[in-house]
Amino acid sequence: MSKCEQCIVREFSSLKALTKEELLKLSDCKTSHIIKRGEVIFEEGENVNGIYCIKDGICKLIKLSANGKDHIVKLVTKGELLGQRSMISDEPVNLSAVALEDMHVCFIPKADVMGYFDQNNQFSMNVMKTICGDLKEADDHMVNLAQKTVKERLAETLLYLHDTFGKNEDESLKVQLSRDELASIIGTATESCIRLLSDFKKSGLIELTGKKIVLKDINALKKLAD
Amino acid sequence: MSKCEQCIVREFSSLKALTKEELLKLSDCKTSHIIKRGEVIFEEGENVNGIYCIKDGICKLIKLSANGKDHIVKLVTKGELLGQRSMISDEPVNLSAVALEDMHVCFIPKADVMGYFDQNNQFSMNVMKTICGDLKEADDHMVNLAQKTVKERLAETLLYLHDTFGKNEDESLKVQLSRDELASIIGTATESCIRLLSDFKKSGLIELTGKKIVLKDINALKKLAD
DNA sequence: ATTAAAACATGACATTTATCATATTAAAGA
DNA sequence: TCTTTAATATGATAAATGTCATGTTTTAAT
Repeated sequence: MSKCEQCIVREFSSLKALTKEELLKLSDCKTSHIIKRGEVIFEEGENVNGIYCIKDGICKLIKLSANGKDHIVKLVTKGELLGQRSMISDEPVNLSAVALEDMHVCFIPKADVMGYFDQNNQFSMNVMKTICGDLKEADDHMVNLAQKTVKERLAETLLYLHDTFGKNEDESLKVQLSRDELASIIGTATESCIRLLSDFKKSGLIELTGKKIVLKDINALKKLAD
Repeated sequence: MSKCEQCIVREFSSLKALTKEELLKLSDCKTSHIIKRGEVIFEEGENVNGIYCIKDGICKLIKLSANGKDHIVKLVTKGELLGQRSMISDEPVNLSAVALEDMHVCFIPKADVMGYFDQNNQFSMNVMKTICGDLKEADDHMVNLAQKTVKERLAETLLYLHDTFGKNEDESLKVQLSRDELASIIGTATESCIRLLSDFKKSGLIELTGKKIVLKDINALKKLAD
């Protein structure tokens, strides 16, 4: 089993506040998992009883709505933790996590993490700040959904994917989402999303090659997104 | 100056975890404020440097969107705290708070609260749980905005106001919002909101008398809201 | 390699929602 | 009290978005 103290990923998460001794202990309780593209890490309503630390890969956090469609609430990637809110609230998770590409994650049981919560103030502060950041993001997202048009939201989402997850050597967005998934981030029908992507392509804002999307005119997209 | 330890309100907030001694100290640093309907408690971008404890009244937390309209992100009332996220993140507030009715609030400087954060684990845990609750709510709200129709959202919002803030002796909703404010909760144009209220009235779901709204058929509203 | 299934794309159309115009009513200030 | 302004209401219309149908392309499975 790999050692947490040698794991580069932890440097990016709240876990960076843990001491060498704490990390050593952590190595003993964690379990390592390989998750294939499309597989579910946990499901809405489940009792996860711990947190996942993402060592590699990206996943989507989705929530099923009353009408049966699901909405992508957030994308989470390497270096971030999953299930923190649920652990602190002591409630089942309110979102499902599904891998968008092959992932490597480590699971740390609740009992083991919670100990550090009381002992290590910097650690609990880090977790709290992350959750506060999520809340702020959620507020922003909410206002966008309420007040922006689908076109504006699409432009904004493309820029977000670009800025947050970067691009491949061929300039295409690193996160590859299906049209359906993209639609479920911006909150629209799949067909509307496809149609607008075509429009963007015709206007020279983006380039489409299969699932690959290349942002050609970032400034114009920024103007569109407001 | 009134004493925090005698304040009934604190029983409902995260502050309930504080000891008698801590509350006594708190009484000395807090400042008490009367805020009139329509007045601003703090504004988006401001450095608040502390938290507000709401002793009486209701306020709206709003966020200005790019198009100039503002969106009501949350209603906060008696017994709840304001500015927790900002304090923990050590950032300016991301929302403005405006009184919906005359309010009585107490301001506690950051320096004084943060001390209890380290000392009193139960207190920091309470604050964290509140923020986690807000995040969960925000996720739900997001999905609703993304996937429900305006009609469904209006029905849901009316039920929310009813269940959360209760009603007056004449059965009307206790929180009195303008059509404009209601529209800015559900994320629609004021006219659309007014029109749908009229429809609801015609269908016998609600009763309208000026600003007063009485829910006549809660079950039907629930069906509408999904 | 072949076939079946899923994802993508686009047209036609229906529905929802926003916008503009214009009354009417209620509230607030002089 | 009067007058001015803001809030509410409703119609007419435009614009945005969703839905259904259908064809094409891509992907996955046999």
